Amino acid sequence: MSSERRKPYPFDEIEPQWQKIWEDRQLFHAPNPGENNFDSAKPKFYILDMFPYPSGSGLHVGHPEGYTATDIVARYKRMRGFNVLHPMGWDAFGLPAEQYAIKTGQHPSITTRDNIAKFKTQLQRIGFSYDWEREISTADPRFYRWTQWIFLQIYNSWFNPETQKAEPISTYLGSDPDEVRLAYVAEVPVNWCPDLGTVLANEEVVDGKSEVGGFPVVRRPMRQWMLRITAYADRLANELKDLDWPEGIKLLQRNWIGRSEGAEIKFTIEGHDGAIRVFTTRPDTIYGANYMVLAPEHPLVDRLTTEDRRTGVAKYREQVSSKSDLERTDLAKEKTGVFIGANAINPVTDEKIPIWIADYVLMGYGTGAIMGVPGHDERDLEFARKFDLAVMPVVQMQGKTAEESIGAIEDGIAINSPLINGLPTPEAKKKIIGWLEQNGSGRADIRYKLRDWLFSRQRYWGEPFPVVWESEPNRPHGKHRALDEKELPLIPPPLDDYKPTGTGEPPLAKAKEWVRYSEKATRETNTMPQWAGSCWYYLRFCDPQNDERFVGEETERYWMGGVGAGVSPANDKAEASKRKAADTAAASTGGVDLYVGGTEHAVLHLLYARFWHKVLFDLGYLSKSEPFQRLVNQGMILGEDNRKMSKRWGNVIDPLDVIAEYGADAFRCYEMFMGPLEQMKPWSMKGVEGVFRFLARVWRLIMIENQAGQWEMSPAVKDVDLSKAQQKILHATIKKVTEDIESLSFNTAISQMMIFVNAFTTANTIPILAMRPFLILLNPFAPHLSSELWERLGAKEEITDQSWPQHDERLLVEDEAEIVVQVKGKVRDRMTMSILATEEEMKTLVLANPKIQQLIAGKTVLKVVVVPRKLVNIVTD
RNA sequence: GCCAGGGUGGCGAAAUUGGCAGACGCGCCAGACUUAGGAUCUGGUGGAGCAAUCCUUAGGGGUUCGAGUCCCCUCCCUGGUACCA
Repeated sequence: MSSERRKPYPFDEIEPQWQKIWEDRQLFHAPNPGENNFDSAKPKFYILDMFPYPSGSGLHVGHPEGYTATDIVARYKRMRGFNVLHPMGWDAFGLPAEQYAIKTGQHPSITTRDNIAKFKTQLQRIGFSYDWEREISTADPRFYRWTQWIFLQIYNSWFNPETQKAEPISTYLGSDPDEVRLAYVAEVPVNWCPDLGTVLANEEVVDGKSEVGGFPVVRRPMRQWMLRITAYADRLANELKDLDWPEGIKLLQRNWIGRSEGAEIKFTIEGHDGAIRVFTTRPDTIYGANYMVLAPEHPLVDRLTTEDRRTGVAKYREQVSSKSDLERTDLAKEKTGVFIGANAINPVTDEKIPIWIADYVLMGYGTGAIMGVPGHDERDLEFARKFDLAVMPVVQMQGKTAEESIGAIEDGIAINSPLINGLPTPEAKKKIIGWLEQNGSGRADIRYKLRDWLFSRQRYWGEPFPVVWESEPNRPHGKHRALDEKELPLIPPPLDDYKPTGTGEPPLAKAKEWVRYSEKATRETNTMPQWAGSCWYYLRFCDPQNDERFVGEETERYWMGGVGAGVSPANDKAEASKRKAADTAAASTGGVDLYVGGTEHAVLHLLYARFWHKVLFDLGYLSKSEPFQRLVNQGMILGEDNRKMSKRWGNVIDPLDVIAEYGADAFRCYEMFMGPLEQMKPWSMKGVEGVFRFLARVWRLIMIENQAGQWEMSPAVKDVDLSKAQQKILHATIKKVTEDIESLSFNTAISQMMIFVNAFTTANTIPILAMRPFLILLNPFAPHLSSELWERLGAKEEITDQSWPQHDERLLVEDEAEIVVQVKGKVRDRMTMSILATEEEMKTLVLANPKIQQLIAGKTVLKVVVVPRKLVNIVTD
């Protein structure tokens, strides 16, 4: 490595200079309504990156991919006259800092602060135009005070099924509000990792082991805080409709929510009072239900099992409970189960059907019980074959016999079903549900795969819950009560020892003083999960310094309101109440105008944030019911060997190494030139060099090295008019770059700029009039280089204050066009013709072409297809 | 298994409504300048063939004057999901 080697252009000098200028002058600060330099005539544009967790290892090349894309759009939109909100912050609570604390004793806030400083330096070295005055950290009390405040709003609300909205808990008329709160406590099975001494989120458990350390994880019931996200299942699914998101991501969310329509059916039990309730999406197949299956954990099992079956049932349940979740689902190729001795009555046939337990029925979905219809359910069929149960077809497929229809799960015509025989599946469902309702045996029902959100963690480094437990005679744990919002922020106590207790009791429990709230009340010692801060950080960016409110009303309306909205009159009470009353569908556009980040957040962060947003919207705090109007996922960057970058393969690229060698501009441009933003693509150092050479050519278009080795303005740069050809390529470039930024096709925008530069490289004079607009086009991509050259060309104003050039369509039209001449669809010649030539003239010209005449000699011309300005196709026999 | 997204030169990739496939970049080849080149510039570069020409967008079929693009089938890759009743 020869660091001595002369740089093809002095990026190492100019880049830090410009970064300093941008920081010193706070050039990219976006004024809020009410600020001095706020211009209400400017439309707003909110463009957001998914903020990073500031890990100890610093940025990798994946982060700046999305960040560069948004930075280009942000710089472009500013020059198009928008007031652009482009902020950056830190998702700063998280397990790594806590584990580092356990190892070293260093307080997580110190680790976090250092990592943030490192990340910020790195981001600034890439030249991003963030409004650093809006920097936030989720671990800052001034921020999490409001995270806790939002939790209080959720806690103090319920979901009114009548209005399909969250409402203050005071509007609930039932006897026990704790039954309906959107935040509640429940005893649920969680992922408990004994070695780490903590519960883990599902996403932290990989193949039954902890992601960190690879320790075994077991399911264990614990008292946990839950958020009632399932209340919003329908709205979360339905309101995706109007969002400008990739269809794949919408589908992922819909599948995650997993809405299925069907019926709940009651099966009475022979010799017992109670009934077994099942959920099915195919009530029309009920005549084929000749057995039932309960989940082994189903509460009725004990009561229903007959004496002679007890040992068998106990043995089977034992077997199942010793299996991990993984074994139970993955190894379940072969169906297992036992008959429990009891029988149920099929409500439509009045026939006795045996009740089994089997682990293919899960307690966690539906009612934890099913009716077995072997004729039309793959799993039931497998089960019936294994245990020799009868299989009867009750739906016949078109073009198949009844016998052949066994195993078919598609819609067909009901057979062997007296009440609904001959009806197509959809009608059969309706009719049978009607019958069940009339007979008190069932009703239409909707179920979701989505579960309520387990919202508490046994960790130190997270937001403490603003909740205390007051002792009450009849409750072993006491009764929860929310703190008053005046008591916020609730700051976690200092600890000497961050180690998990090992019992499942959170580390905060060790701070005895802190835990003791009053004579008869103790603090909640769980903390919130890492997702909490990211559920609303985009709102805080609008108004990060506000200590009166989580976000100022007018500010929220401005940034999170309609796209390109101006400012509405301040403090209009009537307006506000009208907004509250507005129905949710009508308010479902607006918000963050462009949100860029990885697909890994498709269901978790993006679903959680939408949920919180809707609650706050329902309670009247927000303008729109959806936070992120447009979403784009950047693709993953692979190593040069086409494998995922990892230490294991030694293929990790450090952005700072690339920048040291080629500069930030080359780094930015290469990341964008690699290929389409959303696509997965491998890194190539050679590719960086290619882009770097392009930037060096731009530099040398304008600068020349003198004898002394100093860069000075090239004498070729002159204040002269452009030739017609130059005029054309300039305007073609303006057009292409503009359109490509709008469509986020940055790779082709750069291609076009390369074409532009190639065209001027050979020119002996370089017209300033061509260079100035070009530098503006280049500025979002290579801000340092373009700023420096702009200044060297003697401009008085900053390049960032320029308005974006506009192309003149008239300069792009040609007098003549090259026409493709085809015979029977094959290209045989090309001819130049006036673009004004009529179809008839074009046809005549082509038929007069000797080469064509030769080719069609002796043949009959059946047809001539003429596409004006493009092509003539002669069809012969 | 199911769902989604892909498959175009040696490589990363381009290609409005179906209308010149391979723009731009890398790599490679040749040349210029040079004491030198891992700098810079110029030209060439999908495959076969001396050539005219033929072949070519994973494979096969179809629609069309014309298909990378639209339709059907098959294969392969990537991501998600996994007994969801």
